[in-house]
Amino acid sequence: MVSIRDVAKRAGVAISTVSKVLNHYPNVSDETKEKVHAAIAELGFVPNTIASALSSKKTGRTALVLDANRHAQTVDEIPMQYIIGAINKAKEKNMDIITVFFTMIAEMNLEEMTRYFQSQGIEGLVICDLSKEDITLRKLVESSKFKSVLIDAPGVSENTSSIHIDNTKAQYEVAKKFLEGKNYKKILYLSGKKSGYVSEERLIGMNRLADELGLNVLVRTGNFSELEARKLTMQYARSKDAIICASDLMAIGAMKALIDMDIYRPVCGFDGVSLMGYAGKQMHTVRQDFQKIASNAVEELARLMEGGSGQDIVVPHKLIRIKYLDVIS
Amino acid sequence: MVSIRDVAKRAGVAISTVSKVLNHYPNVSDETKEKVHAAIAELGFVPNTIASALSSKKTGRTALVLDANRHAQTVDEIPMQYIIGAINKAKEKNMDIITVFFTMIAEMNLEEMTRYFQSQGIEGLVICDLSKEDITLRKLVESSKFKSVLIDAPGVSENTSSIHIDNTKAQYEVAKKFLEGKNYKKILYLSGKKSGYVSEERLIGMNRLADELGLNVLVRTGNFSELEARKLTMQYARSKDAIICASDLMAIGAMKALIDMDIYRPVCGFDGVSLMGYAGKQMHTVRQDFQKIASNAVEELARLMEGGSGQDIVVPHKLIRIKYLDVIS
DNA sequence: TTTTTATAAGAAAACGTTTTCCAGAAAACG
DNA sequence: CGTTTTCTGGAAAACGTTTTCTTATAAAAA
Repeated sequence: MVSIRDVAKRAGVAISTVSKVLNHYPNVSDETKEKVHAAIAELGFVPNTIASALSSKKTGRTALVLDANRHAQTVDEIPMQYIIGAINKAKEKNMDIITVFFTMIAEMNLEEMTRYFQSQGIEGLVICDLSKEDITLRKLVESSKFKSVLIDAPGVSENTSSIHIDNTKAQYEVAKKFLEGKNYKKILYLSGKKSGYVSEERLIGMNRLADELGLNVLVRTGNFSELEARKLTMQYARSKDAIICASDLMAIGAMKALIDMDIYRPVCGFDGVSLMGYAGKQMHTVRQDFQKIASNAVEELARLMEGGSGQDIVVPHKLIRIKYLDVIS
Repeated sequence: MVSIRDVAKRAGVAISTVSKVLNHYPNVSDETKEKVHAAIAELGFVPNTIASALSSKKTGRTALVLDANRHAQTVDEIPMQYIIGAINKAKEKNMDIITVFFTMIAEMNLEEMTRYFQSQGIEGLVICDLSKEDITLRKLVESSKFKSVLIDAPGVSENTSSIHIDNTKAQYEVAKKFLEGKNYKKILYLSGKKSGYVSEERLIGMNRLADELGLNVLVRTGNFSELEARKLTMQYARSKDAIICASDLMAIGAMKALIDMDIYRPVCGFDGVSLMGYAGKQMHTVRQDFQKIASNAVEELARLMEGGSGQDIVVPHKLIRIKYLDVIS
């Protein structure tokens, strides 16, 4: 392996000089830079990140943390969108990001988790859907041993940023549009996770609209699960005018239940996943650009790691009406 | 940061002794081991992988390589299954795996790619769906600079293993079962990528059956794309008795086309993805356990990196009939 | 001209491990 | 009882960088 030492010899300069060129130090003449770059090209030198990390005590390594339970539902395309967005941005910025799935995050212990990240040399985290129950992970984030960006969870501090859409507003808006011009009064609202931040926010949006329009809303927790939503729909839909769901996956569950019950009720979704197109229905929903969100999260993490301090980032959402053709063409 | 040096001091032994304990060297007495372990526990010592990698010249880092173009279709759940399988196995084995997406693999240059992996300290690769056109990546694999495991591509050597189902047999079997007891003679076969190994193998299976049953098979390349399959079905299905597809995604495309054309033709798929359930149809297909395949691939890579030599691994497939309920319950 | 300041480049220690080599003690052997 | 072998543990070099400190030179100020 050709090292910085070989480059130095070839260029006729000191090792430290080569290092300075590599790291864009100011005090090095253009002439020397030239020589060094020539030598690097001639020898095909590739800097050794390992040695660099050891010496500088900075690895620049980061992790994308996902809740493995979310993937029990193989059709959930959101995690993949997060992964694609994060990894591509990381590659673009020459960052080093590994993807980690945790199961039972809620029950994990702090020592273990810290040890895992530390031994991997991880310095920054992008955490997806941290829930209220994940106290250990929350502690880790607050321990100030790592820089973190939370997708869809609050927690801004010196070392932590937060990135999300305005869930309250989005739920309010999509439900309003969905109900526009109709006279639906009795609503079944299928909420997400009990301890999820986004679920709470969306529920607030729903309640706000209910107050405004004088709706009668029955709230049930569907855990973002298609199956749960299906059961709850079976149980409650008959006496309702319409069903509003905190996720598209639950909306699909609701629709399937309605087909099985052989009754019609309009359904409103949330997320704008393309799977929806395969159910062959039309539906109001909120489109989130998950790839973009993850990509922004990585960029924000880079900023934090360069010394910036945490901030709350709200990304825009869109109201759409998903159609069969969205996917096909 | 507490180092091996601190542990040595605390335990009253030499640094090298601690290292030996850490790496399970034989020549160290139980008594000493005990002392060292005690010191490690007391100090909460975490070995520094960076330093270890530098010193031993072994990073143990690996990469999962995916073709980004495949993910243009957000509903394709297969890449995610690969990722989950690979990452979880890596965590279990305490391996270090990063996920990398490449676009335009076919046009990449060798220097660049080698440099990328080398600077990241990557020593092993799991490569998904290497196609015949990806000559650079193929060269990289054969360069013997890395150990590799190829999912769904041939190429066994000292440094390379291959893992896949028996595609020829699977296509033969599923088509046979699909046609069993029917009198379909004129078949439209939608093949995958022109330069894809699996596509070729599946086509061989199809042709074998065609010879055996005296079928009249029209082969068209659908590129594993739903949209392409839809177009081809529109174009050719009317004069055929049945459609056999080299992937479920294409099968869905075909089904949608048939609905649009308002004609009925039975369709046979391949892959067994759960998305199929959302199309609300029944269909013969081949179920592959993609998570398991990726998980095995990582295990195999570990074996290669420990000095084992390459081998060809064939994993079993299942013939199934996907139903609506497969997904719902 | 002399002194001060600014600039460029080099020397060397440090980062936290691994690993080779060596020394000493204990065990085995004749 | 002397000699060889085996077993433990320690010393120190090495891995490829970064970074601090120092020195030499050139430019600026006195």
